[in-house]
Amino acid sequence: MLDMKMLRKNFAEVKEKLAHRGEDLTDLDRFGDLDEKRRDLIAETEQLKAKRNEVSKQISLLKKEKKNADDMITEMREVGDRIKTIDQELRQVEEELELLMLSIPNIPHESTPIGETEDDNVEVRKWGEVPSFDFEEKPHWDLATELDILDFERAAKVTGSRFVFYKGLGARLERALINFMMDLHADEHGYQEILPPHMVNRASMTGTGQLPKFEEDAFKVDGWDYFLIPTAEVPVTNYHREEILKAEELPKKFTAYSSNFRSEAGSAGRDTRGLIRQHQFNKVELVQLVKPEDSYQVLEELTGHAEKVLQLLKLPYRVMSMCTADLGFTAAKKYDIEVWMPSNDTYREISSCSNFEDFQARRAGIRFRREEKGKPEFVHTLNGSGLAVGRTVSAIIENYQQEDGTVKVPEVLVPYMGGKTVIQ
RNA sequence: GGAGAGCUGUCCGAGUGGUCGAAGGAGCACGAUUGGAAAUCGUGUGUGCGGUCAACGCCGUACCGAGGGUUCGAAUCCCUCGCUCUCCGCCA
Repeated sequence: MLDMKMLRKNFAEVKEKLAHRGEDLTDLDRFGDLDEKRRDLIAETEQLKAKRNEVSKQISLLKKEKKNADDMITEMREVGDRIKTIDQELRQVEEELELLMLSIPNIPHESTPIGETEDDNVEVRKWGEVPSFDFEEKPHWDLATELDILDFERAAKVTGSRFVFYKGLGARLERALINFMMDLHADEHGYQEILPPHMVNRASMTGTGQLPKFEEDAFKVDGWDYFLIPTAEVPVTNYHREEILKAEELPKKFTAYSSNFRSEAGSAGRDTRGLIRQHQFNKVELVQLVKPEDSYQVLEELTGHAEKVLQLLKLPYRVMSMCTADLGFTAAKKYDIEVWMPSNDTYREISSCSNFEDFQARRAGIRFRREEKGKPEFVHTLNGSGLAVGRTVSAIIENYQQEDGTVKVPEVLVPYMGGKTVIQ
């Protein structure tokens, strides 16, 4: 959510910056009227309340002296009715205004490239060498099915499409990766390990920005106002919701493994084969709450922590700076890390690292105090995948495949695989 | 699932219709005292919103789990919901 005072002051400038996102901004123009109406109503009702408080005191005094206060009471009854009417109107206006504010995306940072489509994303750096095979390489879904380590068909029977069973060394590989990533971030990168709830309430989904705009993307629990988490970002960022932290506590660095549930509404027909786009997938997430002045440096560090995973796995990747059109609703700046996928003959997103500045913190009420008596300020929140585990498995299978249809185990994972060096 | 108890400021805790943002205590900050410290004493100590100000601030309003209601007036009465705890049932 944007700061209303800031928006009031710099409306034209903000609108121009938001326009770069390429979204429809007609709603935005309602802000001025709603905001003004709201403040008028507040002034009116508070004036009446001040009067009511004043006269009520007098009534109280009169009653103590056993004097008659009927006239005042009659008058205040009318004032009370008037207040009730105004407050109802005010509530409506505030609801409308809040919905509007919650539906305005974040302002892109000045370093975010301006663009109109994903083609305008900018490559920041590239790492590793793209493998060249002297045999015909196979996509991971074929290799994995032949190796009997993934079973898409039976998952479709047991649940439905876009679900999968991991089996044998496939299941082991997934678990090895989770442990490897968590150990790296907890032991080497200084994050505190968290295992969060996999369902959250509406306030949490609103806090991180999934709601109110994207409810159709989430799985809702029937009979409860709970949602299956689309990412550990939601429970972990909301961990400190509506709290005021001390400056010394910052930065807060959390790493969390969780399953993620996404309906992938609107992506029918895309990536229908393999592990790339599932309704349920595992991810190791990095989340940081930091002081505002640190957040852009931290974004670089956090992105580096995610890249480190790929470097240790020796998987070639590139880092893309997302342009204004491809930024997502909540981010001010976002890097996507894309891993080389031989079956696509291109790089595919495996991590997304974002700085939300105070956008989520304002929604979620996450603040800190610089000094004992200081004014609370909003923290900046960041997160990044470190990494999406299913996509890592598919990248390993494809990049480490051998002519005989077996898959080599990346060196760093061998201890996590019980010493196995090949999946066969 | 059933029965009961509770939810008040950073914390403990009083308050069952009227100068209650809220007694008292602890903590914390500042000051006094001291050679220094402890003890003691004094002062201060929340947040949101609106207005005003160059700014410190000031004024108003709201907040005693959340949301409604009754009333001239609600922390206090009523309703709904959430959470915590205890007992029973069930259960990995």
